[in-house]
Amino acid sequence: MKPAPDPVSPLDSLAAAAGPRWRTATEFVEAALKAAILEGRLPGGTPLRQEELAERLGVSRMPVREALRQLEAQALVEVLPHRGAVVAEISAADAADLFAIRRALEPAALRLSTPRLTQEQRAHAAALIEAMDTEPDPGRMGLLNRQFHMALYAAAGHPRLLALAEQHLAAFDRYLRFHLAAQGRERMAQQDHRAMLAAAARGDADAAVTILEGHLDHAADAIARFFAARSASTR
Amino acid sequence: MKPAPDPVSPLDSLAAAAGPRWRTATEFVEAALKAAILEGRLPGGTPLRQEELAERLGVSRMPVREALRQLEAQALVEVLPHRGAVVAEISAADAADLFAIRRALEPAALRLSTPRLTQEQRAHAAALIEAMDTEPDPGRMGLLNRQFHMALYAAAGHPRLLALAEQHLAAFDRYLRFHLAAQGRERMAQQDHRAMLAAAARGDADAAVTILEGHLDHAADAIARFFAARSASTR
DNA sequence: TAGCGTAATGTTGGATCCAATCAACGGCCG
DNA sequence: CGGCCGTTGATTGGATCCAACATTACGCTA
Repeated sequence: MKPAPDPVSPLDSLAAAAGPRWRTATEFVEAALKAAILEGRLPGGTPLRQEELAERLGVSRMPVREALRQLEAQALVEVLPHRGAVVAEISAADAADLFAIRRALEPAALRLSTPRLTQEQRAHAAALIEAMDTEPDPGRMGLLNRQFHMALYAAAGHPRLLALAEQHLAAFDRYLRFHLAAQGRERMAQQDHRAMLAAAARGDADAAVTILEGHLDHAADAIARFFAARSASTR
Repeated sequence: MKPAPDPVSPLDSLAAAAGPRWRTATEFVEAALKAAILEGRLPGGTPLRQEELAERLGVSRMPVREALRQLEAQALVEVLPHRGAVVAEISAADAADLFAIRRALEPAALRLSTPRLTQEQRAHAAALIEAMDTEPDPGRMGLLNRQFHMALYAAAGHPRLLALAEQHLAAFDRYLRFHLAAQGRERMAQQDHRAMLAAAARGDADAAVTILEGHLDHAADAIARFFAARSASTR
């Protein structure tokens, strides 16, 4: 009855890249959808039909349903009762919202973490900065940036705070392309990264937090200006 | 085969108190479990068997499964693959974690909200302070406290930030009883509330935030001392 | 008797089936 | 000719059924 699904879909590549061994199908579907959304392969507004997703990912509708519920709780998709799920829209307002959250959480995590950072954690962060210097792919760039920030916060304790910070840091990946497009070169971010690590390494939490706040404010500005320019040009 | 379930359960009262009309069974189950956990009727560590919950709430296992997934994303239950769900434990460390998050989010929300508060919102907050003065029930006290705080933040914009703040403010309800037990009288909190509202009403965001931070630090201290005293006495 | 391996049981995860709801289309009436 | 209402199709929500996994208990063996 129904023809084979369109063989070209943002999800096909994902199904192939099933690196880890997933314990449950729900976890697999959640990870696949989350990655596809964060990396921009599923743009905002894309309707997510359960049956189609199930077919493409090779599972039944049920793990899809449960995964959509979890993604809804993470604000990555919007679920309307009896009407289905759509990928959450991105917008200047949402970017500002996200940055307000990051601006609140991450300085707090950094302040808690700085005095407790171990030598290994500092070395790990330094290695991630180096890796970012030579990473051309924006997708991996987002991953490295996320890992670097989380490495600095890792000693904070407070697992829920860290999980929240990581979740919203990951959500920022959806805006990463705009960020890179807005600031011609991301070297400035790397300067911030190095300065932040240096301050944290010498235990100067105040200085590290100040740099981080400037870093976030700068990124927020860049994205806001990018959105403003885009909306001005497209209408 | 199986006898009727134990007629006395923390969930029975919940099923009866189905005030709003739930659009889906999943929403109903989620709200019922969330309220039962936050109000302490389901203590930490309680195993949540899907079939038993389904029977008690008068639905099948499926909405229970979806609700558990959403509660897992909110850190209210822990789900172990193939082993089931248990109510997340409370602890001094978790309370500190929660307060670190509140301490990060709420001052940010208040700072954004203060200059934009409307007359109605201020009046609403004032009314909630009055209501708290005469509320004897701890459960409703938590609700009023939550509503008051959110009323102050309501003008912040940034819906995701507000949703996060509300979620973690609600999670604090699990520790409310300890809080009330720790500080003999909650009048001091009410003083903070009044001072905060006054500062916000005159547009003094710095003062309001300072009071809020002290308010949260004081509450965190009280709970930490309560846990310390309890662990010292019980072992 | 202690330890290990196996089988039985209960619980969750996944698939399929059915019912309820929403959206769109078409017909009817004003 | 336009707007309202009923009907149809598609999609989700819910229920039931089956399979996989984990735990426990039991029995065998050393």
